[in-house]
Amino acid sequence: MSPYKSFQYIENLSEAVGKEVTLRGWVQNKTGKGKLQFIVLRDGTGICQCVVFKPNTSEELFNDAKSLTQESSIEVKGVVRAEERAPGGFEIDVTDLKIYCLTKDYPITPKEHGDAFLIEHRHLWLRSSRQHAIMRVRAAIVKAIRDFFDGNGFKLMDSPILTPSACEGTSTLFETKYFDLGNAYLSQSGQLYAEATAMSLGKVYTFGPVFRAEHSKTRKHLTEFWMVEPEMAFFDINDDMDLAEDLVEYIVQYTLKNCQQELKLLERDTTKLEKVRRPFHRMSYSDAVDWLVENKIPLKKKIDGKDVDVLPFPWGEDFGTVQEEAIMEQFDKPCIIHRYPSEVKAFYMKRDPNDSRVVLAMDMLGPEKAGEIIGGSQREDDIELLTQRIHNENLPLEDFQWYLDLRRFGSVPHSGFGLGLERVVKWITGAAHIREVIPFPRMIYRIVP
RNA sequence: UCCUGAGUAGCUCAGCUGGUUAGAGCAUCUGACUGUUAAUCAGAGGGUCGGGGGUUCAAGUCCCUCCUCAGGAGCCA
Repeated sequence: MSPYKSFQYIENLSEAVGKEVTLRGWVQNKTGKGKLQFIVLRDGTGICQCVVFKPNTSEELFNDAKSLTQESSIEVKGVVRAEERAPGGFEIDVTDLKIYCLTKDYPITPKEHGDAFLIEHRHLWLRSSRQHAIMRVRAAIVKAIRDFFDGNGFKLMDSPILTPSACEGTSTLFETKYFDLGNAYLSQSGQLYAEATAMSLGKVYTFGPVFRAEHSKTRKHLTEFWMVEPEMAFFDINDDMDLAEDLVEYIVQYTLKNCQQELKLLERDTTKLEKVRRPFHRMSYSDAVDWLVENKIPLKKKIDGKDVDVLPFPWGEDFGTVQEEAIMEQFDKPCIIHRYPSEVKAFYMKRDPNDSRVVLAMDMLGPEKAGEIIGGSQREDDIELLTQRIHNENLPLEDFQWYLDLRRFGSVPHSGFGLGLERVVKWITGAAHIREVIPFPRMIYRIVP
């Protein structure tokens, strides 16, 4: 029972059969037949059917019950009964009813609605059963991530959101005025700061919102999303990949263990998630290109505004959705692709000592068209090579002096990666669109609500 | 940014090669009903057909333009 005595929560009703309880919540749905009214009450922890039968109650109580509308907020009192016919498995016979707010014309009905309408009413859409389930899974996944790192000797570090310049130099950033110091930018990654902190604490992770002002408009993109970025001193690329596999396996298994009800409501095929066990698949970029050539997967390119298929796939080009999905179709668990051409990856990634054309980068692709859920690398720890890469990318060297200090003073091999929270929640819940897995999505043409 | 598609009742949609008063289901309101699960039955109200301009005797329908939205590319997690 709830330690807060004035009312009880629906999730605890199994302990209260035969007892009188007070429930508070919202009317999810109401049906009835003449002298009999069924109120489905939602309180955030579950749903409970409340029954009002006219001959057994006062005229006033029955009329109040009959007047209830979808999403009215109420308090009910009654004795709990186990009832197979009731959604949720329990039912209470109402002996007292208090109406907090009688809702008029609730916009989201139990019928079908379009995407645009629902997202415009996101603040109300969150009350719907699917969205409710997704938010619970999201919370569980965040907890799994924190538990995993906290339980494995990592320290949480909070990286700044306002930064003086681009950290990767590639993405477009949101810009804002910063007093007399010129422009500041909303961070697209906490990695550089995590690297600095790892030199103090050994193993750290930063977990916060990041921002990308790219004009991306797909069901996988948000302009504001949450990313967890571990960074580990003395980890090489293989340690990095092992850790990434451990983390993803832990998240999926934790969710399976703790969110059965939610996944069932979402009609997620959990047998597919059960297969997400180490070891995952691994493939070098070069082997992946060989596979694309063998299977005649072309490079899609725009030449003079026309779409052209380039065959065979040329070594050195980055993979797009077509290539990634083709590769992943053969797998039922994630696959890490590692050692990418240096030209397509960020300046801070370490050159492979065995092949100077590639860097020690790794991307983890999820099955079931989950796409890229992790991107990481071993970091360049040689100050000469790093300075050269900053030059080649035309990045302002002054802004990176503090970052170069990490290589001047006790430089060590180190690695890390970033995991996109929403991409993972989308994959695990099977949500059709990434906007469904964050409470208030920020997208290129939408900032309200 | 580019490409493609869409905008008709509160919601989801139909509306043919232009032709009388623009339709359906759901939702809402009124009434009936003791086990409903998207209840059912009977009745009622509800529209600047995204905005502007044009062609025509006549435009929801054809043309131009603008706006809004969708998801795909590029880029990425």
